[in-house]
Amino acid sequence: MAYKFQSIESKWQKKWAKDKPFKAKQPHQFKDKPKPPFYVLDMFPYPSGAGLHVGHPLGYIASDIYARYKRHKGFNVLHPQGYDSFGLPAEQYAIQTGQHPAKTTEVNIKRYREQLDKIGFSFDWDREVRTSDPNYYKWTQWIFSELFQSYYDTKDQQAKPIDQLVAQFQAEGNSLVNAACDDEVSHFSAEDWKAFTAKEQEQILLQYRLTYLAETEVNWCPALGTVLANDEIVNGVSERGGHPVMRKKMKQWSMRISAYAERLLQGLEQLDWTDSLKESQRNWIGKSVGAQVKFKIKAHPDTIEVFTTRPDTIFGVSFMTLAPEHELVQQITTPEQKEAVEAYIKETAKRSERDRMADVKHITGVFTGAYAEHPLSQEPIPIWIGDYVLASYGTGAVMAVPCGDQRDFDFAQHFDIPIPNVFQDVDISEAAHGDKDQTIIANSDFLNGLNVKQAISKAIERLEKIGAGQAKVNYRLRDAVFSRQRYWGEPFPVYYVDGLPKLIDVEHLPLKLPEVEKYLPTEDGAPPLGRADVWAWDTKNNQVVENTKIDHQTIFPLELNTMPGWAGSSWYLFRYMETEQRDEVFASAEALEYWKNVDLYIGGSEHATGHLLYARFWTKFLHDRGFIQVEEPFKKLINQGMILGESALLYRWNYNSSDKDKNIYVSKCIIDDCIRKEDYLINHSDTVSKQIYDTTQNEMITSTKVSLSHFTPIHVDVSLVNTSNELDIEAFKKWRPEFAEAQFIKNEDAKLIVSREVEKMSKSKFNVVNPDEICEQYGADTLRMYEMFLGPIDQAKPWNTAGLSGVHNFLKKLWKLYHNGEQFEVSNQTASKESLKTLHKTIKKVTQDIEDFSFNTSVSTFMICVNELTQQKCQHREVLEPLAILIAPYAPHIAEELWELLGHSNGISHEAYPQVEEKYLVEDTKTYPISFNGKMRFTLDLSLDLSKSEIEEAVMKDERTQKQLNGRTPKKVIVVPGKIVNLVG
RNA sequence: GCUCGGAUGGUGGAAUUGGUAGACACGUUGGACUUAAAAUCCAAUGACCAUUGCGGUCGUGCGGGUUCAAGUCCCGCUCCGAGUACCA
Repeated sequence: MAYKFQSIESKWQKKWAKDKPFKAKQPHQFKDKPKPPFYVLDMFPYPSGAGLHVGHPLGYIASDIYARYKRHKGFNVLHPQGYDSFGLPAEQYAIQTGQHPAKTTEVNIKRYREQLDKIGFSFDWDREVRTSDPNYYKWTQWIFSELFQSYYDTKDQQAKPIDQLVAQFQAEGNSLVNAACDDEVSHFSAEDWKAFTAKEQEQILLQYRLTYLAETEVNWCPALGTVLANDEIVNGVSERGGHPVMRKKMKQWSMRISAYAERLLQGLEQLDWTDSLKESQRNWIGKSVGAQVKFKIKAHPDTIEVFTTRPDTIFGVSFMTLAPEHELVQQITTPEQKEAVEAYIKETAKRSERDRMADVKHITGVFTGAYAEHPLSQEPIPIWIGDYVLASYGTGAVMAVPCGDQRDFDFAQHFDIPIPNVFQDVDISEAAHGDKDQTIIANSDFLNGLNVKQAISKAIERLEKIGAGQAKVNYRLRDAVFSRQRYWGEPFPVYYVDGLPKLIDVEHLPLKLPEVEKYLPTEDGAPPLGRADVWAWDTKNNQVVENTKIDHQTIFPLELNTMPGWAGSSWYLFRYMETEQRDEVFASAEALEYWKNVDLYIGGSEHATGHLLYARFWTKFLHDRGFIQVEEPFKKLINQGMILGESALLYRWNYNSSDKDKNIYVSKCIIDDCIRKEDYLINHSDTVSKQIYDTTQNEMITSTKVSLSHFTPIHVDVSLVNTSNELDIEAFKKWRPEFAEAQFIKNEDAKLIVSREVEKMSKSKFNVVNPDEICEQYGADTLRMYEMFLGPIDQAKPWNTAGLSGVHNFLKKLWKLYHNGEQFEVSNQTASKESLKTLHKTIKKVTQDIEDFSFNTSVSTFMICVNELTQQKCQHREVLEPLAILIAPYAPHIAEELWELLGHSNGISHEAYPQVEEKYLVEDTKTYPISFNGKMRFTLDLSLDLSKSEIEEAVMKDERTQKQLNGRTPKKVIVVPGKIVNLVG
């Protein structure tokens, strides 16, 4: 009987949809003691309009294999899926077409679901979530409210309700308060607090809340009237339209994630994540220990604060650099320097932060004319501004020590600023000296002769004594901006009374997105929600009403910004845990208690520092406030690598005839040939020169020797090219109207060859391969196994459709094992020792591989197993039954079908996983590689019982050894029993 | 720039973590079956040299080092990918 994968797969997919064998049980649904829980989660997809390509399911297949494996191992597995359905692309599409993003999102989700269903995932779809669903974002808004109503107690290292802070203010003011807050908080007493107006109190509280309003810099594009992501800016102008972009301050919601910096850092220790990923997060959090130092400004009341990790080099300060955006710049600049400074600020406003960080070769800066006073030597220090200092980084100012920091060194050299040397016996004429280990401080008054460590503590001690600074731990992690000037995101449950934010009570949530006419910002630059006519909050009736009713008495304007993409994805893992009470709670205590957190999380490494840090932050916050028990969301995490596409590039000849542009494409073979021979195209061959004359109508060609610059590579759809890189010319002409009249210069055999390039799979590069087409042609089981077979899960690898046949053939061979010709047939007799050895070898290796997430090697192991069993003509139930279970996580459809044929009616997905029996695996001999000076010359089979000397004796006795030695006596014989023998000399 | 990865045959990759480099596939070549094709099966396949056979040299991005033994460990580079705070 042939392996009819199509009917098998659709049969089982229907059955699974009906019987729901993958439905996870809530603890109370067990009659007896609940099974142990296991939670396997994928990073949920953004449902884009392009649909899934073969790269997307890679991680889902891996997690599905693991989830199915854990079911066989007796766990109650939670393996859900959903959609991160708020996002920019849907909004962009809405702007272009006027269609409501909810509508297009719905369509895209439907397509995603169809595609996912064809791959045979064991998702529990009853638990699906969508971040754009009001019933979901009701709880995102709720978490926002809780953050607003919380502050961070730095002494207890924990978030607490803001009421507790208010009580403390009332009792003793804020001087003794240990709480994370804005930089500029002034001190007040209990009496002061009581005397403040409600508005003043509210303003102060906003400086402590875990989500707060603050002025933040954004990329403002005046022409588009909107804020752009760094991503949307290419070469300093907007990607869409090429308009200028500038940095601008804007009042926005921020999240006080910096309060959690230390705990986010410490928490990494207990996580089962890769070291590289943890290292990324550590670097992102960027803890550094040093000192905060105050520099007085000459003839000015203000001081400049800097953070430095090297207070030991403080006597090496020869200038200071402020970020051009630093708030003091305007105030301290002298009249003579005003013009230059302003011009410079204007220039830097055009550069993105990333440009400024990346560009180290270009040294720019301007002297402000002002001087600071060195806190220890009282020397005047010139104050410069330079764009290598970022406003958002530390205090936005640095004390420049050119002898110890390369960037300061370069800056000083470029502007001819002195470079005082504060290191003993170190040459700093060429470069700064960054080394700390062997360094002794010199030319530094009371620090002379000390090593770096001693000098740091001594310098801090002195600075503290004179009130010019103190020891400080600094984090690179900044508070996260939480406002987006977009339509398609969660609305803030916030309205404004007298310019101050007020929360909508939780019982009135969700606050649903209003209808707007257009999804663009308003003419005066307000976010799209500014276009809504019904977007005001009636505090009496607790409902959204028309803007015209705003009276600032009981009816107030609502917030116009929406939340960013990471809001909904920072807590979704907890939502999946809940089933019945989704209206009442974000997740019930019972569910949270049972499922706890994610045991295995799989997704792309591009989320290493964004999503994964934010989700950890929210989890810690929810924990602090007692809503959940766990402190970390994801116990174990695996990154899947990207699957790359193989683009097809067709070469267009840059040939301009006198009358018009010609549309001529040249076979890549001909181009390569000519380049290699350093020849003219026309000389290539008779057939080619004839084609050239035909296509150019005998026009004179004044061409140079061929080089690649004479051609423009264009991406053509990979479906128009076969595996031998040959273009289907007729299909190409029909592909797009501009190619209908195209002409071609082909090889002698009339073939037109394109070149291939491996790059990111994307619609714009026409190199996308759809999983549903693969399922159609080869089946989901083949797709699943092939995706795993491609290589290690965490590595990027190119997709090559041609390779599918290998895996497909394997499944056919597997099918054949259970059949005799057209007939299903297995034997109930005892299997051979050999076959049992094959089986148990396979169980051992595959189990180990699953635990190690080495899925590619387990597919090879299955192939070896089936090859061996075929060779052995093994048809025994004793072997084939466990084999079906073993392979079920990888190829579930064929496994279910075989299981049924084997006479079972209850489905395979909860069958117990086979156990290895070591007795079948015992070896008594080893094929030893016999090496001479490290080079393997021959192998020798020896019993594993032999001692070292017995092995040596056997090797020496072998005539091949004598031949290799050629009469010499080896200096040394290394014998590693069970491994190798090496003869030296 | 900074941070984190990666580099092994024509291709994807394997190698029990220092012990037979190239498992398993794809591709290619040759053969069987067939009127033919497809499908299937068998054989060969890192490069070079030698060949009647035996065999030999080189070889895991590049340059050094440690070791009886290095794809694996150490030092110094090159190139490619990802992230870099408003793409998701």
